[in-house]
Amino acid sequence: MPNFSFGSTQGRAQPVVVEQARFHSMCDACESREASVCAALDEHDLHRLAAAAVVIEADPGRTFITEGDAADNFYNLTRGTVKLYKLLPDGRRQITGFAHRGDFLGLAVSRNYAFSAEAIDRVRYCRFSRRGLRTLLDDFPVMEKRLLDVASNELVAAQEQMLLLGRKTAKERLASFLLAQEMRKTPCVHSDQPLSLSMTRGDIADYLGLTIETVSRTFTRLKNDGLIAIFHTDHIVILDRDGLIRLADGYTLDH
Amino acid sequence: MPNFSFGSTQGRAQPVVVEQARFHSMCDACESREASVCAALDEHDLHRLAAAAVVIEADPGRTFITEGDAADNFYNLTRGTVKLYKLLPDGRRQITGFAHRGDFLGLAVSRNYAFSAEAIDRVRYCRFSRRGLRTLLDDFPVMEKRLLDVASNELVAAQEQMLLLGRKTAKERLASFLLAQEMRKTPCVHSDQPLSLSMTRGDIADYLGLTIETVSRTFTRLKNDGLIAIFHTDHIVILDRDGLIRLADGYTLDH
DNA sequence: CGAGCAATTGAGACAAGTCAAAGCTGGTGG
DNA sequence: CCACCAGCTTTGACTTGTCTCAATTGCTCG
Repeated sequence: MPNFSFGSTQGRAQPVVVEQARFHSMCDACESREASVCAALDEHDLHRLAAAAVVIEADPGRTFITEGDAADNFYNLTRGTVKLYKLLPDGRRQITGFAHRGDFLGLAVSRNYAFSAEAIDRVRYCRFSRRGLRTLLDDFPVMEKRLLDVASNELVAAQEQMLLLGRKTAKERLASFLLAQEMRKTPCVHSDQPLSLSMTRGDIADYLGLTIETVSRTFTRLKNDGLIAIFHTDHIVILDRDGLIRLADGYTLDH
Repeated sequence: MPNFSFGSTQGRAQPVVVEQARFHSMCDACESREASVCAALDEHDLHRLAAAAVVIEADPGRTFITEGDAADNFYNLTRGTVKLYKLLPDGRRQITGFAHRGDFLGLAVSRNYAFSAEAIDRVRYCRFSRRGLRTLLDDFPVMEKRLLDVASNELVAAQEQMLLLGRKTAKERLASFLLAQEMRKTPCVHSDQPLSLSMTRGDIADYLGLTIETVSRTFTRLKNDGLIAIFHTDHIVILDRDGLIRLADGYTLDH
């Protein structure tokens, strides 16, 4: 599911500008074109789109959008995984989502980003100026439709996450998370391949509204219940998908 | 802030169709036109919009959108307040938001509503068919832009709510809620008028991811702290706005 | 005036948090 | 090649904020 969010290109050291994406061929051969909003454009329109973009790479841990900063740019992720989060003054953190190849970041009506974005692994993205986006959307209404669809899906996902954060138990949260991860990796197809998690226990905890310790203990409980198997902490095999689904959907009254 | 959400026109007894909104004057004189997406349209376009709408009234407690039902219609609320929620099989409920005059409901990419909607007080809304919306948006790109803006704002609000549900204490949640309610009622202006809450303690609890008892106790604690005064359970006066803001923003380490 | 519902308050239980210690893993350099 | 360090994860013991259960109060309306 594409991500659509809000969140300055600043950090300890600047991310690396890889290329000016001013050639038609740039977007034409983009590794994530089908996955992104750019899929809505035909060859000719891609040319104009490319003229407005700068391709940038960022190392793991790099924060390239900071909550509260002026929302001057928006981003289209073409490679890697990014975590989006909000902070409270005392350091409490809530990860509001993970963005992947094809996802759109930084769209905001307000003058400032409402969240921060940090690369989890090595990341590549296209950067557009806010003004650039506006004229682009005016010229290509089809992209606007696409953005609306993406935003609608994001809203559905956000509501689901509110249900999780407000009403589900730790076990239910982790079950929901694992199923969502698997669904994202291989939609529909149920492979027996282990699911590899790119995020740490801390990230999972901050995404599910739990602590690291509770996430760890809950992994162990799911393992002991025979629902999953764990290899090397970040490779998970789902042993009982139906059981996990029942758990995630809140059917369990027993523990 | 306008609401933009997802959630069949069904319930125990059907809501009352008040009028076919087929006359130009209908939307022209609409009590919530400025507040809604319709504000984007000029006189001429309003004519076409009205042709597609049915005006309906519903009593308090009426559920007019049910999660999981086919998403055949979408709605524009013109009067009253609506709660939007998701349920787990055992009855646990999460209210994902409250919709007010001017808010848009039911926009969904998926075939089914992702949430239910229930009238809190007497409600009036315009109902459009899904197909109607599609052709409308095709004809009036300006409305699509408007919807995108609304959806963007909703997403920002949803992220804020995730922070609240995942990381804030009961006191912080209620403080955030009260400030948001006041902000919605009188944006910017800080009146000394008591804030009147249209929802029950149960609704507030299900919105904040708490129980009725905790909400009640937390109201009492805020009162004892001198932050608010409570009249008649549903009329609140904010006595110390700055204190409440600090609390809501998570600055408090003491209690 | 009593039925019914919402809200409050109290007492005790429990799920998840906190604090602390130890295990595991991967990288680095002697 | 191995020892050591640093960071992540797991596990244990204990605490606590919120939930659950239950009783009481207060309000509204017939």
